[in-house]
Amino acid sequence: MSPSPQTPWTLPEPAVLESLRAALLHWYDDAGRVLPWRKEQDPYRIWISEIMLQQTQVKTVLSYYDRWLQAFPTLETLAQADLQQVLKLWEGLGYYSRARNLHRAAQQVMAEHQGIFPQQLEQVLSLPGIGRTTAGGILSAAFNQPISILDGNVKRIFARLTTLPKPPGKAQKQLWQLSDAMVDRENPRDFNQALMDLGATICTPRAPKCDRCPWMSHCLAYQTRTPTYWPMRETPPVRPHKTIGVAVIWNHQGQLLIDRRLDKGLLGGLWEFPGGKLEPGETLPECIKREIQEELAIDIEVGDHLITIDHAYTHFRVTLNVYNCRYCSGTPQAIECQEIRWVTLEELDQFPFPKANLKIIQALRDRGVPQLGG
DNA sequence: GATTCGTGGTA
DNA sequence: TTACCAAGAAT
Repeated sequence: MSPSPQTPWTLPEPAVLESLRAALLHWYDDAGRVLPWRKEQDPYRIWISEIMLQQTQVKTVLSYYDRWLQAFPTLETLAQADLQQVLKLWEGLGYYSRARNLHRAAQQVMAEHQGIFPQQLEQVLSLPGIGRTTAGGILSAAFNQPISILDGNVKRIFARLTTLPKPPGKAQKQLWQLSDAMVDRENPRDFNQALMDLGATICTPRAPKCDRCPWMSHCLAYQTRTPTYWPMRETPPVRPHKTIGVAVIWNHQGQLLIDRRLDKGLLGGLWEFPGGKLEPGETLPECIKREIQEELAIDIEVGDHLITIDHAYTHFRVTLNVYNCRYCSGTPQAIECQEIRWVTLEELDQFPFPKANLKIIQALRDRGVPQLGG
């Protein structure tokens, strides 16, 4: 059960803070990770890494980071790039607003700062996609400025260190206060990086390696033998499930129809196969025929089932029921999307698709062009 | 201040 | 299979 704190939550004493700083920096010299962006001094490259690393593990980011810098080696090349090319490079990484914001922010830096990445906190925070943690990460890593951070790693470390008596989401003020008090004024660059390494390699969510932790002797969670109890969890919201009918619509030239989603919201700016939510009392073919009429204003004949895909997003789940369909009549209208195109199977990989749709494309490649009756 | 944003790994 | 969570920000 819940180990309740024996005393009210307080900041560690200054002498303790200094001891913690020294121990962490010493540990980092010996055990810090070697990462490609750590040898960079170009703020643009550090910025790219910080955005990619939002809610995303280092292992996932590495290959994306390399490919991105090949395509957009400088801030100016990014600013001048086509958004579709930007999204294509981001394909599969998730949270696509990050890519759209990077593109917009690069253009903002060109317009407002003559292409020079700003060094003032206020100016950095005014760029889209950069909040307090990312700003601190960039300014400490690129310019060695003593600005604190508070990412998932740091929250977990601090929650254990102090046995924080409430979930991090409800203790933002204390956690920032602690991070501010903690950051090393002499070497904020290494200190912030060390903090994240400690969380990623020692103070891990499951099975933390307390016996190798430089903060063991000051950690209240360790002393009470409750490291994995912390941080306290919020009660997770229930995630609804949606059943979706999806159409792969073929025309008489052997092309298929794809649409580009609106720039705002889920999967914004990405391409997809059209479809929509199954209504009560409706069959999947009925759903698909209706949705295509409503969204694209064309008449189709729903054919055979192609594939069923279960996919979990952060706050809901979907089952995509995909059917091959035959175009019948009407001119496609972009009613609930921003663009529509007829493309061949070979052309599909030029367009950025969400992960679940890539599985549809793979199924199409495996199976080839269907023989649709009619 | 609570929701809305992806995807992959792991137990 | 399900649940949790990872270098968070915007609305």
